[in-house]
Amino acid sequence: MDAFDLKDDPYLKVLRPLVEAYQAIFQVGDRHIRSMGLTPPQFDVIAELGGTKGMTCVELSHATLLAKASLTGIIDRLEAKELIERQVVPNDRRATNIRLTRKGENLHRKVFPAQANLMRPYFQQALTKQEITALQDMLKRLRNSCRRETSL
Amino acid sequence: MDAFDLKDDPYLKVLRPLVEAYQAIFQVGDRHIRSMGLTPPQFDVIAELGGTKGMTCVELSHATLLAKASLTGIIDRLEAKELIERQVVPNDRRATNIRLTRKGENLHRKVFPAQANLMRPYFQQALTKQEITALQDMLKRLRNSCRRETSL
DNA sequence: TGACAATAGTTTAAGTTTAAACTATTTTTA
DNA sequence: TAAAAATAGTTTAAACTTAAACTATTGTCA
Repeated sequence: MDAFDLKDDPYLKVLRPLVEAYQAIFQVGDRHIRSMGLTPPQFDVIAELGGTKGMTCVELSHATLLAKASLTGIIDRLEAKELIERQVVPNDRRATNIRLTRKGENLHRKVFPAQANLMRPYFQQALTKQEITALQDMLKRLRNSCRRETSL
Repeated sequence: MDAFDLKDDPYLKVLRPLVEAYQAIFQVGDRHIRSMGLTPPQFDVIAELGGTKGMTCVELSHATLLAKASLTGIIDRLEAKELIERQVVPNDRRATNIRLTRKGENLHRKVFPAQANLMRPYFQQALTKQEITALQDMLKRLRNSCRRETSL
C-alpha cells in the first residue's frame, strides 16, 4: 500500500472527524469558561473538586485526565486566585490534599451547572440516547485497544 | 438538576470516553513520531505536504487542523531541520508556499506509511468496518452540531 | 534493620496552544 | 480611484503539554 492510498484508509479516515468533533465540542464551552476567568484545564479541576472534600494530585490527575506535571502550575494559579487550597495530609508527608475554598465552592455552584446546560443541547441535537450509548461503547473499545501496550 | 446529578447526565457522560480515546489513540503514534525526531504537529505538517507541490499556511492550517498562529513556529522548526522550505507565491506577496525539500520527501516516504501501519491494527482490533462508518457519521454530526454558531 | 524500589509532587526545557494585536498586501466598494 | 474591508502571515504573552529528571518520603523485603 503506498503513501497516497493511505490517506483513504477506511480505518484511518475516522481520525479527522474525531479531531474535528473534539475541537468543536470543546470550543463550544470555551467562551463561557473563559468569561468566568478560568482556562479549560482550570475549569476541569474546579469541576472535579466540586462536592468533594478534596483529593491528592494523583487522584486529581486521574479525575481530570491532566498530567501530574501540568497540575502543579494549574493548581498554583487556582491557589493564587484563592479558589482552592493545598492542605497537609496526615500520615503521608509526600501527599497534598487539594480542595476548594469557600470562594471556589461558590464558583463551582455557579459555573458547573451552567456549563453542563450549555453543552447538553449540542449533544441532544446531534444524537439520540441510543446513539450516545453506542458512541460511548465504541470510544471505550478504541481506548482499550490503544492502551493495550502489547502492540499488534 | 443539581450539580451532583450533572456528572451522570447521559449526554455529558460521553465526554470522558471521548477524551480518553483521543488521548490513547494519539499516544500510540507518539513514540514512533518522536523517534523520528518529530513532534506530533510537525508530523502532521509533513504528512499533509507529502505528495503535493506545497500549499500556503492557510491551506496547511485547514489540512492539519492546526491554528495559523501555531504553524509559524512549527514551520520555523521544520525549516531549520531542512525538511521544508518557504517559497514566494507569484501574484500574491502576502502568501507563502510551504513545501517539502528533497530531504523532507524522503522522510515522508519513510515515516508516513510506517505510522499508518502502526495505527491501523488498533482500529481494526476495536471496531468493524461498519462500526467505523457509524462512528465517523456520529462524530461528524456532533461536529456540525457544535459548529452551528446560533446556539440552543 | 537497611538497602532498594515505589510513590507524591515539583521542576526543567522545548514545543504547542490560544486570543489578540499587528504588518503587509490584496480586494471591495462607495 | 481613494477609503474601507478582507486576507496572509507573524508576533506577543500567558498558559498548557510532554518527557525527563529531581527531591522527599514511604513501602518492601532480604
